[in-house]
Amino acid sequence: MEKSFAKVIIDISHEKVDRPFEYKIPASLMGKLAPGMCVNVPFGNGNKLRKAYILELEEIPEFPAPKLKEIASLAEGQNGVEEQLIALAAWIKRTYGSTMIQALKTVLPAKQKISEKKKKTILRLISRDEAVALQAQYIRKHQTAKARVLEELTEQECLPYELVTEKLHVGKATLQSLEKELVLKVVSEDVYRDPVGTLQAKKCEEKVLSDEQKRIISTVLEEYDNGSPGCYLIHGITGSGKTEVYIRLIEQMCRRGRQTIVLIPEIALTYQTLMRFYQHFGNRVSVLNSTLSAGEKYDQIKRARDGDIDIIIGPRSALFTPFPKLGLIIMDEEHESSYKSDAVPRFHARETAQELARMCGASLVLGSATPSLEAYYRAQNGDYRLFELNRRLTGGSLPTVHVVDLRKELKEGNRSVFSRKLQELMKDRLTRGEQIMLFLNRRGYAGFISCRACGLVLKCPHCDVSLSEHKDGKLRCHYCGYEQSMVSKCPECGSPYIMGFKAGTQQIEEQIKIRYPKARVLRMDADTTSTKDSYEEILAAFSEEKADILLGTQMIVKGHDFPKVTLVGVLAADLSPFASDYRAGERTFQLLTQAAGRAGRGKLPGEVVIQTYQPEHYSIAHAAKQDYKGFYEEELLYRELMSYPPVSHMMAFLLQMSNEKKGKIYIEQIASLVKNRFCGHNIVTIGPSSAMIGKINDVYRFVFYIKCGQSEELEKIRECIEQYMEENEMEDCNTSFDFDPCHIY
DNA sequence: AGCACGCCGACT
DNA sequence: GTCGGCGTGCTC
Repeated sequence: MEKSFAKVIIDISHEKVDRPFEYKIPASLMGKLAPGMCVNVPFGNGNKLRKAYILELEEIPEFPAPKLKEIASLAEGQNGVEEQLIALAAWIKRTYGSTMIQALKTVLPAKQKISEKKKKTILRLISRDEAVALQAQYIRKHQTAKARVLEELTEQECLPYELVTEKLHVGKATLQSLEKELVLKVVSEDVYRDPVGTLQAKKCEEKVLSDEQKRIISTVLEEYDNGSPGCYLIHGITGSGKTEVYIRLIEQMCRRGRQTIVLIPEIALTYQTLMRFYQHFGNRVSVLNSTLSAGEKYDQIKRARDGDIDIIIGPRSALFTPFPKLGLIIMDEEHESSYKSDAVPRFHARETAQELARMCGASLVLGSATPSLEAYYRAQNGDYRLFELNRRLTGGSLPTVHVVDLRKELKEGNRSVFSRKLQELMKDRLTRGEQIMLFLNRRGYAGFISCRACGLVLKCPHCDVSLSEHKDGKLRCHYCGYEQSMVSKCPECGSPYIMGFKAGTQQIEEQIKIRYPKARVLRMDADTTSTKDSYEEILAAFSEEKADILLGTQMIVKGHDFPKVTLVGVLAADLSPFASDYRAGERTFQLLTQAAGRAGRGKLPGEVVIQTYQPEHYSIAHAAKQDYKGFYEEELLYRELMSYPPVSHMMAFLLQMSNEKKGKIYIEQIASLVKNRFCGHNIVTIGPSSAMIGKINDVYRFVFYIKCGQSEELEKIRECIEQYMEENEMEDCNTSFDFDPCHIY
């Protein structure tokens, strides 16, 4: 049967129409339409023609067919920017398995109400006396709404729009008629808030570039000018001058009339980095961040579309800035997990940026001190061109790293959270008035079980993933559902000191206070950073040397430069390598490398103490030696062995349903469908099982993982599952796909 | 967002 | 009666 109906979305601009509508496809457009295309449709009582985006084509409409109108025409010659974004949405839908509407909503900026509220003002056009007279006239005519407005407008010459519409209960129709009578005017101000204030582009001292930096810049530009822009990975240690390379590249792109998107991890936008961009580009640069209101964000996007700015800096959503001539995408700290969207569509900014760059003919530059396995793997394969920057330009030497074996400490009678080496160095720094950062890894704190005597971590016999302790006292693997009861003795060495590792920042803070009563401690974790500014405040206080010790979770290792810090202590490095997902080793390595990089950023040399129960584990050993290559090779071996990405591809299928039994039946049916139909296609399946968080808000969650060498095969599996679910009317549950499951469901 | 419909008070 | 303002609800 032919698909002669189409589901479209009218516009994303208003809540009330922000949902799919169905139309009939006229004979003249048959076969010419596809999801993502832009058409004109008659809409509403007046059949006014409106722009609409096609979400999907269908054989049978949901809406009663006789009521359907026909699509009027194909909307052609769209301004290229939007068309490109819609094409990107279609790619996101294909690649990450979302619906077209979900993809469109992530890509197209919603004109939020707030933008109107903030901008719209009501201005009185007549004199005060005239207003008083007119108000009396309206009261006589019993035009109460108009009188209410006038009453307010006699006092004030202008009023904010939302005050009038909400408090005075006056509709837009009333205001429109008042506008027609030339009593007032609704002004929508086009004033842009500059988030950082107006700064003039300053001529700052031209930094001399190293040969390697020059080589990167000339290669990228040459290939761009030749019409073959590529993808580049800069592997550069902190302080090796990556930002300078970015700035020079952006400068050159500006000269060519091209724009640049600079992606930064969610919280890593430090004031220092931002200032560097502002000093170079002044008001040609704009910043998107989470503190901006929807209206302010929309302003920035409008500025980009209108050509008022050339550079935008922001988190992964900044990728969808509608620049007319995009020439360059920069992705700093490429390995950061915040580049992966945690909501459907679960797109990864790195892959999406690569696709966008391909579509626009732009260059893509990735930068990191500890590249993700994916990026480095692609660099090794020749998909990306690799550049290495391995000298610190600031002159500071790399810190000395001490690895302390906590098993030995225990054996020798030290049961405190601080090893003797760390105690000794902390005392030394405190007497010298230098600063200390203590880092506690709380990831995976959900409780894996380890032996304090021999370091053994209890693992699932099938998945090479640690077991976690549940409230019922059972130990469980959340990949396959394997279960066993809690042990009282270590199965390896018989020691009774086997338990879940539990130590929060509060307890450690108390310990510091007992041990070093005079030290001033700042604690930074989820509890102390509940408000938006507290994060910055704590870091600022530490930077101004109002404290000797900064204690915190992962958030303290990002970004900031503290020249007075000469000691970094990682209290328990191995909380995460065994925290049940395959990327744990990679994360540990990145975290430790970054933490170590915090020491000795100034003139004073730095030292790092890494405390661990597993000093021989490759991610810890290589981090201590600051040896990325060594780590990469070993980690890749593990990924190869276990068919994990980037060597293979992996897809997670998540099913959520309030009916537990039915959900279990569904996931099992789907799992056996995949196992049967794709057996012999070189796939490996894990599960199905209950998700790590088995129930959220009384909705049960089930997962099923599929690993496969070819990503195309996984897409086929996805399509197969979707079709199966439709055929068997399994639509009473919520499902989603994740093609890059870096965390546990 | 835009438009029609229906309610309600005022005026011929 | 009917005219016009004003709130409400729907749009495939």
